Amino acid sequence: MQKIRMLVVDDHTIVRDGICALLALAADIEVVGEAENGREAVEKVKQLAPDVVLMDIVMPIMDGLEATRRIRKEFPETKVLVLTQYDEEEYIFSIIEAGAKGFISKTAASSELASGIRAVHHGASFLSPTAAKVFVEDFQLGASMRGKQDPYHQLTNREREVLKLVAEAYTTREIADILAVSPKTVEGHKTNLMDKLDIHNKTDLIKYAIRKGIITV
Amino acid sequence: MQKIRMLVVDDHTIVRDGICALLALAADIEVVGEAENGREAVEKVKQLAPDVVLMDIVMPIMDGLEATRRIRKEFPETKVLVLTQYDEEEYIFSIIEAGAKGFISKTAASSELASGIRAVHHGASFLSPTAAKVFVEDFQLGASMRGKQDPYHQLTNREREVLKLVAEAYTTREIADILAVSPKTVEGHKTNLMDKLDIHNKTDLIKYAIRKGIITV
DNA sequence: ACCAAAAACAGGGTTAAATCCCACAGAATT
DNA sequence: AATTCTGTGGGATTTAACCCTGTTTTTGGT
Repeated sequence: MQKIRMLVVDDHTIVRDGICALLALAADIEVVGEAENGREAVEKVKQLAPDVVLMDIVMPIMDGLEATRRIRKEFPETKVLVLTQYDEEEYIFSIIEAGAKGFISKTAASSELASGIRAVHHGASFLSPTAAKVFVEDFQLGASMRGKQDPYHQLTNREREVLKLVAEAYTTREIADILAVSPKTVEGHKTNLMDKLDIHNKTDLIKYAIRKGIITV
Repeated sequence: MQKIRMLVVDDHTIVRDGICALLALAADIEVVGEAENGREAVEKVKQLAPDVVLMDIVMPIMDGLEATRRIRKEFPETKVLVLTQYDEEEYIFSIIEAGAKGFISKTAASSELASGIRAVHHGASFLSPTAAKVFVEDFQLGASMRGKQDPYHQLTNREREVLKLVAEAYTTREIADILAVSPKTVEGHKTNLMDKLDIHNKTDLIKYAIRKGIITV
């Protein structure tokens, strides 16, 4: 039987070696190389022509997304399976767009790792349940806006104004005074903008505002 | 020969299992349990009384620092070796103060992992070169103001716990359920901790939590 | 071993806010 | 002419915050 030839890319040596030790338990998978950043990953793909690359995202020098783009372009035969950390569900489209055949969360069961590798090797896509959900929802929402996954541009001017004030810790009443409207109106805008952003609590709203640069930490 | 009894704590299943697979290669080390957040870690220490805990820092529900504090206090026989991600050199003092016997970066060679475990098990401290450097520099600079004037140190364990959960967007009722106390109690802790931090709204509280690294953006 | 202080716990009553459902006018689109 | 989007609100209900009070447990100190 022909083994699946793997390249494992992660800047954390201990994590990388741990994953290799895990994969050593799978009889049909062989780790033929490792890399600790995106640049190294691209080089190793060139040297080794692995079947599948398991790619971390956050890395120094060159991150996993950029490396995936280059591998897809220069070595389209090599499939990339991306390993995600936490709330990287937001980057799902970027990851797929970069050319990854699938991705799996580090919080997934370790048994799924080999399944994911086999899936992408056989030409299938592999998406975690969370990812699949995002895709399905996107499709259900019209699938017209694929790639422009950031709903910020959908906000009206008024909603952006309210978002900023909310993130700046003004109360509903204060915002109503500032904008010279009823608190009820402000609540309406808040409800609408949170629906559009698919955010359902203040914490995530503030994190969003920080990521968008609307406020600073 | 008596094996070193280990508990491995990390919320990423794949990473955790990988580390276990690595440690399985060391003849003198036996992984007797795993946990995927700080709270579980403390419970498992109580149940299993391991010799050494390998502890990740960034985790939901209860982070590794808080768990380390509790383990040090309740089960001083159990040594904690902290696993650090990236620029957590800033937290070196917090880590040591929390009671860890040492810490090792995930970017360290995987062979060092077993060395670190053996070191802390034998009562020694284990610091990475970067950490040692920070210690030396701090010493040379006079080591005067360490942890001063940050009211975070005034918080009680319970308050820190509540702070993290609030910042993770759990509602008062959910926190009450998680901690198995009355919502009224949670409110009390929240009031007290916000008074101590001189923070009077949720927005600033969340920003504070982000600055302190209690949660991530 | 004891006392005082702090911490954790929780109830009552009041006020403020969020949530849900609904409505309507004006502008822009179709 | 009809429809959608945006900004604007009301009413009713649920939920959380706030302030005050108290008990039990834990902790620290001499």
